[in-house]
Amino acid sequence: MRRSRIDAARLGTAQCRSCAIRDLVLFGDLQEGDFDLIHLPIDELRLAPGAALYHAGEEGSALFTIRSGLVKLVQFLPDGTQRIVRLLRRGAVAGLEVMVGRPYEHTAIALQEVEACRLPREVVERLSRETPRLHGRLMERWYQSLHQADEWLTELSTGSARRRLARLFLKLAADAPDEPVLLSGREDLGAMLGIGMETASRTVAEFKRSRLVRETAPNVFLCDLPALEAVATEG
Amino acid sequence: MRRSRIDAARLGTAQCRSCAIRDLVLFGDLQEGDFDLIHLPIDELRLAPGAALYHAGEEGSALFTIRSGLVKLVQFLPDGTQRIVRLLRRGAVAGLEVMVGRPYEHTAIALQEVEACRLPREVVERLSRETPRLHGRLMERWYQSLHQADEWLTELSTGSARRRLARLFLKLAADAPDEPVLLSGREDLGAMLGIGMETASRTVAEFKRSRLVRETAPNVFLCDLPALEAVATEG
DNA sequence: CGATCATTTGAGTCTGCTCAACTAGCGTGG
DNA sequence: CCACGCTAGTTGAGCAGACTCAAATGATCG
Repeated sequence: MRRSRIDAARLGTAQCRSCAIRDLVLFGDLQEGDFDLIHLPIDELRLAPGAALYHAGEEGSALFTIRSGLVKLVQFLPDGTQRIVRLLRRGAVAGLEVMVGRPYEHTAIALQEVEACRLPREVVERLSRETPRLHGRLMERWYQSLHQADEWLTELSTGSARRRLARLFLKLAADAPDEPVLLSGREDLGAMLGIGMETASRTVAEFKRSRLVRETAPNVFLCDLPALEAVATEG
Repeated sequence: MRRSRIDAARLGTAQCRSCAIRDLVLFGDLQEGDFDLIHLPIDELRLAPGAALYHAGEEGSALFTIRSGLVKLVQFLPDGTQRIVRLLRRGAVAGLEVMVGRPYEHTAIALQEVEACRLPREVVERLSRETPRLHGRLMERWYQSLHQADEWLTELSTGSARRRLARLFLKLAADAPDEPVLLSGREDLGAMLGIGMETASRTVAEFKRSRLVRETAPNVFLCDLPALEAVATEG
């Protein structure tokens, strides 16, 4: 409970037809005629770090496609602590649960500068009814979420803090091995790995001493991937 | 790796129209005409405890609806240990990933006597294309799996062993508060809660001493739900 | 420059892990 | 029928990793 809600700036109606990352997103393989079925505006949003896309428990009326940046899905436990259950990156979809009439399950918070598209539920429903292509893509997104959830449990919530942290770095570095990994503070780090934030801090410090990572600026890490791989599997 | 595969007995082709638990299952709200679209046999299976519905990595050609009993979804970690990522009960669907062309993610093993229906992927695909009702039901199942995955992480993989165990009992007792809870051994218990089997054993023993549960027969437990509730939240 | 927040570091405690021994139940084969 | 071996579970002892509480340091922003 450390940050107040910062409302997203609404940028304007997105041009899906000419979307730059069209092959990644939910509407990726719509065809010309399909776009005519979009009868409500699809807004493009930009969120500052710390801003929320939506909050747990809200009756949702839209899904979101992440265009760039990183979003955390947070679940608040009865005792007040919080746990990060998933991270969403470019191409991922947030809020699928509104498609089955449920309120949002988590609170979705930007960890970095985030660009996202807001897809009104009705638009997705209609398209999903009319075109089997979108229907398939939707299931694909459900699958990805579920797959990530299972991975999160087995890789980031199992084993020693060292192992978990190594696996997190590997996961974040995976699709851009040469880019530095951007994190958002030791508190979040702990909430992702299911460890205390002091332990997170100590473990990161130890990784820096062992030259497994190098923190070039606060929360910006250069990783020695092979070495991390070794830590993730053995010790 | 402690049990060899025991093949399920194939009982025969199911009669979906007259299914006893039709309101629970995937095909719950099909209508008369829809059944004509089923062009491949739907078999009904019965599995003994320890038998596998399918194995991780297999190219799947079918989904399964659980009619009765309890099934564990197991993920094997690189280091050989295993983790149970979900439990499936009456009405749940296993193997949704085949709907997006993926091999099975987990190994599905019966913990008790299990009855299940085998739904060929092609049948579900065809129905899902043709009837929006099934399409909705299918998304409902994805949602349930994802929801359970998130719960599993936040409730059964967070906090002390005492808390986790209490929450597991509560979860298993939830939909039949007066029935005893059936488990399948301390090893599995540990694999569900992400703790060692010795710790599982000790914690169960301690619950018995504190009269939180009573083990009327091996792996059959009567639970004091309010008391467990207290343990789950506070201590 | 002071206030606030994030991070680091320290010390002590406790939970859970590991290794190991021991018990109980059960089926098999002598 | 009993001895044996196998498996599952229990229990103990010692150790180590992670938690908690607390204090110190560092960074940022009015």
